[in-house]
Amino acid sequence: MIDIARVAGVSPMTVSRAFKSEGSVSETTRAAILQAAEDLGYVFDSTASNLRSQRSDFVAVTIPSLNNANFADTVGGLSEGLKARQLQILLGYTNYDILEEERLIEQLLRRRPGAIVVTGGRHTPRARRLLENAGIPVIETWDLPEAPIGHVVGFSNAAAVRGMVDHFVRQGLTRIAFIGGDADRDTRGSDRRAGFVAAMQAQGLAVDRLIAAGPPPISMREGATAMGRLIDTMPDTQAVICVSDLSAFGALTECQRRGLAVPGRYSIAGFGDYDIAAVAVPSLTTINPFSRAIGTKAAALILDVLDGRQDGPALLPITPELLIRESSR
Amino acid sequence: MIDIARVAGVSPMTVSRAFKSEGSVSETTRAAILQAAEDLGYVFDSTASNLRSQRSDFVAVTIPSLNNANFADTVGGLSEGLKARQLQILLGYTNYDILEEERLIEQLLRRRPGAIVVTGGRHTPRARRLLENAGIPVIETWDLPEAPIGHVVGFSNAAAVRGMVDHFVRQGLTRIAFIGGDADRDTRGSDRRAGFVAAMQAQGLAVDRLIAAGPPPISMREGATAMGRLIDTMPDTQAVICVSDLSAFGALTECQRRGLAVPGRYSIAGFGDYDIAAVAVPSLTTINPFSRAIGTKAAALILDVLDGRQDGPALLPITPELLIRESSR
DNA sequence: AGCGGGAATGTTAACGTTCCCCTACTGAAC
DNA sequence: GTTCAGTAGGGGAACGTTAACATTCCCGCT
Repeated sequence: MIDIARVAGVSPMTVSRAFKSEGSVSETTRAAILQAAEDLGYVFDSTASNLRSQRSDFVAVTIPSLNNANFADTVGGLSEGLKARQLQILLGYTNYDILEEERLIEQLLRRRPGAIVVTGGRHTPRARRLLENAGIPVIETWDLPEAPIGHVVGFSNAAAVRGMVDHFVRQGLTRIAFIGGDADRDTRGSDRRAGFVAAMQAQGLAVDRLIAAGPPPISMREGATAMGRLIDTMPDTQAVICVSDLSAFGALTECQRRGLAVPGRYSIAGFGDYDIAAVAVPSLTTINPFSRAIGTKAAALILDVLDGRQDGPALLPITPELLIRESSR
Repeated sequence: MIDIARVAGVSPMTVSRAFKSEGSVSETTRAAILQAAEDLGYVFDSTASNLRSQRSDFVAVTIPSLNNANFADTVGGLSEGLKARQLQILLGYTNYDILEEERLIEQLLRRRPGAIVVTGGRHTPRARRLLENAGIPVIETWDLPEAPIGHVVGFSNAAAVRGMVDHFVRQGLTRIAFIGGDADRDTRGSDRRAGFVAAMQAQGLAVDRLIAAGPPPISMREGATAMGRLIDTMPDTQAVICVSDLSAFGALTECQRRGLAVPGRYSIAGFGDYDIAAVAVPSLTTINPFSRAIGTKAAALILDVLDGRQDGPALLPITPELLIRESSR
């Protein structure tokens, strides 16, 4: 900036003002400054700016996995909502591990973000403390935590699955299995499984068809393997709810390989409304969690808090939508 | 740090050393300092550290889309390779738009990253200039640019598709179509299409079955739509190469909905070796671009450059692998 | 006792911005 | 002619850390 100031014949302070598009710089001066900057190949230094102004244009975000369309959609929504303000997303992934999340949160807070968005509502005590003391807006997503740290944008994974169980029961199906959600690490997955168990019990049905699919992320292949085990051990199963659409699609392919009709012999449902659920033949019954809306709502909330339009902690509920498709008709 | 220094009875400089795990701090002092820091709820300020030391622990990365398993794998590989060094990834996505890429690159360079990894080898002149003058290692990936800016980790998209065309020709198929790659914006997609055209001409075959799939990202649904158009207009087509596995799977589902055998009536191939290609029934012939290896190689290269083990610009070629599966047998 | 050397720690200034408080000038109102 | 408000711009210090250099201390050796 000192170099630019020299070339443009002004003080460094004026150069700074020109870049911040503050008022009190005349248009001619500003133009001269921006031209000089371009000529000199100057690139603004956000590091120094953030240090001096004690505020940053970062928003930190933690997600379990990069390679998951649902979370990617949430980040996409966030990114879109924050772009207008020139807020940049600092993304980290936890690999479905709350210990890794703790490390990651500390790393991210070192950058002094202006806000932090985390996936899920379960954290290590230390991570919780870090978030509480960070002095910035904290938003928990994809869950409805019992004791929120700050703001919440999410839904009850358990309640969403209950709706799916009720759907099958209305169709007269009673021997219903659940694939996945066995790993503690995936808290949303195990919440879905717990919701399945509770819903089955509420309907007075036997909960004897829980199939493990291993540690997250649960892929299509693991869904197929789990479905194979289910068919081998409990062939009289009528319907299968999978922890995600990916495993549901895997389960579907296993049926196709064995020549078992879906629907007909087995009804299958997933979770997440991934692209594949709509395109698969048969299309997959699923639950749309409005992943992108979670991101856009979180972004809007961040702007509201930063601008002082939002005072106390906000609770923005999402209502997942049951999508009945060919695989359960 | 001043507060911690007071509590621990040392100077701020010693506190700084304790956090940098430099040698010359006695173990007792270090323990006292870390304890004091924990008690005070101190979180290290990377912003100030980066400003003063004039180096950062950021690596900037641009990818076309968050929601693409191939690029997510590359980022995953990068992330894994850089984690040991505490290097954090600063991710931005360009939405397949080189103008957006230019804006993004400038934004990212403002953070003074230690290196930058970009997807693709085609950039706006200004973006190119920014990268050349950034004074940090630049790595172009997923492509083999004619005039690389710095380092390259990639492969020729055109050459990879040539291998696929040759595979079909060896099977005696001659009426081969290509779906996608019509949008300039997706440079890798259009390179694949150009490779298809060149390979067909080299084989002396007619290039009269190019089906547009619209602007990227090309989804499963668009693959299905394009396949529908192909079947309607040129039903005597024998084989279809799609710009990615997602569109290939979409094409497959369109055949299934119409009761047309794959393989048999139509052979189908994709690109990218996405999970779905292996799991689909029939499994999809595809090309494995070793997405994750691109990331791990780029990460290793960055460390080599930063440590002075790599002098000139490196060219690390990737050799994509043709995977013949059920959809083309 | 005196000296050399290495490990542990301290002091000062600086990284590139921006906050805060000023000054100079212009033009309009009285 | 004086006052006053408003606009454009400047000067100096400070954000929290660390590079560079300086100092202290302890130990072993002659």
